[in-house]
Amino acid sequence: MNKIGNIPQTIYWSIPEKTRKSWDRRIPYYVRFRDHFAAMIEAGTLASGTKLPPERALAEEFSITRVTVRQALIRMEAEGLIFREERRGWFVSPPRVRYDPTANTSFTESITEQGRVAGTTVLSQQQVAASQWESAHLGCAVGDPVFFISRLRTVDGRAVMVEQIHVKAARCPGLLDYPLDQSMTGLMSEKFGIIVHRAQINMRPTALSGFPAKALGVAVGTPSLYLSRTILDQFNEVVECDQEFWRHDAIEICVSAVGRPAGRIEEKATA
Amino acid sequence: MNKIGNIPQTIYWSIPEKTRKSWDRRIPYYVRFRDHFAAMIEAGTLASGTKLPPERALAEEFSITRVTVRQALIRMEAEGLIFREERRGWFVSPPRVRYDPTANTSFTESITEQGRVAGTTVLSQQQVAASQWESAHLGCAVGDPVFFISRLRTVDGRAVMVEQIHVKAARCPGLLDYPLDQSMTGLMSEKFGIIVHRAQINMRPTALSGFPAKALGVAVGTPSLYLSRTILDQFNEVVECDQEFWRHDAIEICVSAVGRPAGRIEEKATA
DNA sequence: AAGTGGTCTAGACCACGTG
DNA sequence: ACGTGGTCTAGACCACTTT
Repeated sequence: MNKIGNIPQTIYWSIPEKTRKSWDRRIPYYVRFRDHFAAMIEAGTLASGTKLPPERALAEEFSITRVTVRQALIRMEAEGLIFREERRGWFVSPPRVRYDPTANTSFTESITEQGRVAGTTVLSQQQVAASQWESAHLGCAVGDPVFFISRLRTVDGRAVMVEQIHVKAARCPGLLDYPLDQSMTGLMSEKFGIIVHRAQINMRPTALSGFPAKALGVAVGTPSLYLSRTILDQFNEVVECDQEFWRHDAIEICVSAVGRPAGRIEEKATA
Repeated sequence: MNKIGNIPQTIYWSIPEKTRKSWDRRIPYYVRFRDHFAAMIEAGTLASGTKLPPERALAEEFSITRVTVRQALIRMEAEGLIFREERRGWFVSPPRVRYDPTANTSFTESITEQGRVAGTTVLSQQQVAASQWESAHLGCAVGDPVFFISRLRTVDGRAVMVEQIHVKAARCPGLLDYPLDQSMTGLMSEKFGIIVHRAQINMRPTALSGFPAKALGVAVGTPSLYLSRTILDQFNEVVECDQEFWRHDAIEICVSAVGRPAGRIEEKATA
């Protein structure tokens, strides 16, 4: 046990003081800091979930300033190696969960299959008047009744995603009276006879701010994956629209594509 | 024209000096800096591609230190609002290109359809002995001959992606003698009779380092989207494996899902 | 040669979480 | 109450790009 706690003192590089012009300057401190911990994480020396020592302790241990430590930590966070809980500290990231947004399997089902424990909490549920955004995405008029549901999803107890679900109220009368911590797809099919015919899924890496950051308990500006899903029923009508804000280090998106006739390429080229 | 150049002086908030305990401390400077520029970018006042003033000029203009300016800029980079070219400066990000990794359309084709200009440069092409990674992903023995091709993809002249393509050499004799700046799928189908039967695509947000960062001309640690694609032919054999490193702000992944019989869910649950 | 971004120092105060 | 992370200051030198 050394002065930085649960991290073994296997420092295979040390930083000489004030030799800013020597060889060691070719590799920035924060990169070496990162490499050091990345190696330990890969080797399993630092198990996932392990809390890192306080930033000040790390700074002292490695003879660098706290600013540099934070630069390294934030870079490692961007890589997905570690994550932070707002004002609580830095932790080694658990393995990513695989997630196929095109599959019909539910979140819970998919996580369970991977031997992890899924959890769902309803944050809010209400009927609202369709906003501009909802109008555009649901294909209804501004002001039309819409059910708005917000849920928090966890894996092994860690908050990994918040979602905002927008449903055309007219298609699912009384939806909010059912338990909403289960699969929405299942609910809509069983209670309202709505079959998912097609879904359009868009994803982009971005950063969290405002409500999603608050809900996930992460710092504003934390990298994330934003996923939106538009669901059409058997009549090819939009019935639901989801927005998912994922911790970027929690997820690996896995989709499969099936080959289509080669003719399709020419078809598109001449269109 | 003010002292920070091409940015109109529409500063709707100003930072009082040394009033650290007053109301204004509720919102961090770097967040307000971000909000200020985000508003200008959304409003179109700052056109995409515009170069921001030097960091020092921004710091002086907003009466904050350069460290804080950089914190804001890096956060905006994570969001995808702006991007940087290593040691050249900060620029407003162009709109994302849509990309469907499950479609049979080629990169060039897909970009062109969106009214953008696609470019491809072959960075390297060689025959190598299969590494551990290639062995595992291609399903061949370590040391087997593999064609390794590395390409840089641009949109409107901006480098947005580097890819590394690994192909079983035995399946495509003489592949490297063909021009490699065109669609690999087309080449393999026309010259070697290989039809894409299925592809498995995995994606995860991460950060760039080493070769991909160098190739894209971005700083180490820049957020990115990593995409790997495994392609199986009509005999259900792996013939090719791609790794794509995307600038995270350049892309929006768009896939569509088709509804499957509800029975599939029970089927999986009992598996 | 000058300018700019990349890296880094040595401090500081505040807000929030945990004891 | 204390410790920790979150924010911020006012400088500095270096490496690289641009003039």
